[in-house]
Amino acid sequence: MREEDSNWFAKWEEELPPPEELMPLSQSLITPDLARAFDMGNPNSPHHHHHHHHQPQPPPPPPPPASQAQNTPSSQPNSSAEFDSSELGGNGGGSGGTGAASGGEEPARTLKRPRLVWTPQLHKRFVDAVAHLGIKNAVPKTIMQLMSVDGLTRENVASHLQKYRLYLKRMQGISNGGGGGGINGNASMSAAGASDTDHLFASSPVPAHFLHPGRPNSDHYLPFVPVTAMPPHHQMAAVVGHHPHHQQLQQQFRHFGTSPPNGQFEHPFLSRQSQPQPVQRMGTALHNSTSGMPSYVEDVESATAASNGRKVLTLFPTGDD
DNA sequence: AAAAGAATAT
DNA sequence: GATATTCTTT
Repeated sequence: MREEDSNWFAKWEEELPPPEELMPLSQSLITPDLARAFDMGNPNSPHHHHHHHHQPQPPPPPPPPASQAQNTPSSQPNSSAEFDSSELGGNGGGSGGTGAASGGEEPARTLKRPRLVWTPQLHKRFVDAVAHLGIKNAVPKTIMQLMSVDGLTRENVASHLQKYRLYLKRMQGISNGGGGGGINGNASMSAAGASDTDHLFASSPVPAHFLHPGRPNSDHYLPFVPVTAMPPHHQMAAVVGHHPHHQQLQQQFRHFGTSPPNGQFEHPFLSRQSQPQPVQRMGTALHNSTSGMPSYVEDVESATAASNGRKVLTLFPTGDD
């Protein structure tokens, strides 16, 4: 069953939310530290404690040529770099004088990253990556690289992977003989082992071979874009938003639109995505153009609002609250 | 030394 | 409970 190579991309695109539905960026012009110092997490929803907003909001002001982009080009979204090394006091990403934050303190450093929330979208990407790599090669670092989600760390992936493996194990146990074939056994079963706490995991189909250790996987049919050839359109970026009680680092798909400003490329394959990957050796076909076009994911704004709540990273509207 | 994996902590 | 962090092993 070969998927149409010329269609997966289109399908993928359909999954992406329209720009209007994207969560507003939070303070692109103000350094996170400064923002936190002023207790201003999100200008759009200033003092609304309990009020979820996933409505089309006016697009945030175009951020200046922020030169912060991603720190480490290839990987290393950095677990804390984006937060603590936000050069506090040095500059606010060109946002004028940071000045001594009122209240002084040097909170910037030693700041902790918000917790990552694995939304179905993010998990999907995770599963796709693992599927592409094959269980054997699916290790945190590689997965992270393949996912190509800005802001995602190896630790994030490792932790998720650990849990996912447990989930798979449970699934194997019960799907033994139960899941009659089928590439994607919707793990929506409420049988033993599959607790309803597996919502997330159940949201993404589990590739067959995942449950069959010991069998070589010959499936690279996955609709996935190798990081080396990741079209900028679908770049995910981790952004810090703010939740009623906790803080979420929200992720946002960057959808440049199917029609590039000036380019009329029909074949996303030749998209260039820099990510000077010294590695990236998976056995799958890597038709990447290592031409070396500098990529850009300039959207990693982190606005850390002040609160006692936990900080959380999330994706776009999960509808959950 | 770095990264994976498991165990624990928050 | 979901993630993070720490510890142990590769």
